[in-house]
Amino acid sequence: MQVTDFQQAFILHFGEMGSRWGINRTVGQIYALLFVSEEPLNAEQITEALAMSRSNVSMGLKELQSWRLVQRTHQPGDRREYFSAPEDIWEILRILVAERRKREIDPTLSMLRQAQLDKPEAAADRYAQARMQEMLDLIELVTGWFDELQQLDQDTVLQLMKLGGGVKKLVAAKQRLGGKSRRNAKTH
Amino acid sequence: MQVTDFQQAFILHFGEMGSRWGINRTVGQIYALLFVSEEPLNAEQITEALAMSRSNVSMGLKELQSWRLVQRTHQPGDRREYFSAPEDIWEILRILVAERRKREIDPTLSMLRQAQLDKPEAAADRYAQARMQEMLDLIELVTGWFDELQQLDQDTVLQLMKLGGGVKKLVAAKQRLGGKSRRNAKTH
DNA sequence: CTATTATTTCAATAATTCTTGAAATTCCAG
DNA sequence: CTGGAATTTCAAGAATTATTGAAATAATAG
Repeated sequence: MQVTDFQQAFILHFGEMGSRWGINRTVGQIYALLFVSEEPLNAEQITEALAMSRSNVSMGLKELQSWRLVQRTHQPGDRREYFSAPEDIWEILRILVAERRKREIDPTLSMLRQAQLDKPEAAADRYAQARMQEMLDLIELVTGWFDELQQLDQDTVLQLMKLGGGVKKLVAAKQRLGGKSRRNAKTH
Repeated sequence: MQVTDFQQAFILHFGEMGSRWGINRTVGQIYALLFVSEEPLNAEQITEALAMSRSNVSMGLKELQSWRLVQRTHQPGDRREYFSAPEDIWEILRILVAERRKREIDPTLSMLRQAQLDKPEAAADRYAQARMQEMLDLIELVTGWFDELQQLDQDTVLQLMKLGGGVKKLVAAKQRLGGKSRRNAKTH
């Protein structure tokens, strides 16, 4: 397999950005290739297209699978595995958000919750605990909100996003009505 | 300066997470220390508290400043610089989102826009371009929405978040009314 | 100015992460 | 089963990134 110049620009960019995204260059390139390829590719094709070692591709695919970012399929009469990126880009976004959260936020949430179980004496520690509580509250608020958005059907999310700043009026109206239909739901 | 065991757990955690967040251990630790410290600290105090070299602290602070995550202050009659994390945790979140976006998303947006200027002939390239367009549209939608949320006053954002999935009813109601006040704003 | 303190830069090296080829393992057609 | 193809693992070397002490620079008190 041979990548075109057009594809190459995209693949190289993803490779470079990989390091900023917490994945390595190889993994970024493999994903970029799969993303712009109409048909699933096997490891051999990826190796050839990206001019990297077969073992590197194997490890990269393993990493992408741990992110749930690639799908494995089979072709009839061919026992090699074929890989592809999910067709639905919203699905990709959802997975990405969920996985980054699992890796980058959840461990911190645990630690912050743990810290709240302590009952420190010293003034410095009580201040530190209060700061951690602020952080915990904010993270819980934001991640909880994302959770709820994720439950919504895609059309609602789309409408909400297109609404943009216009949501202010809706929220204000809701406030005025005092939450007629969902009386003060989740005042936290 | 000496950190307490209570602070230490937080600082070490941030150091470890640093690598997942795209900063190094040192930078993570420095920020954690500043975050839980009531008073601004100077470089010497940070060096002693974290048991790392003075030059490392200097570089770490430089990095944090490039992220706009620390504030520099001065104490009367002391020519050393003192550093602190912003008091307002929402402000920290806003900065973090903005800076990560600048580093992790904006370069990709440019590349994707550039790719749309091409007029590829080959079928494979036309497919790739269509995929990139999908990605571009999604990123623009989401980042544009974040931009608008950021314009809103904090209370509206808070209300919206607390509303959670309840926003569905509001959006549905808006749909039914046909956008009375903001006639089909941004139908894209 | 000058001396002293504060801060940054830089080149060396330590530590970590990436990449590879070879070997081991898994898989399945015959 | 068995043989060969497909895939994974692993240890070594390459490449990158982090950390340091020393030297250079900047800032300011006297």
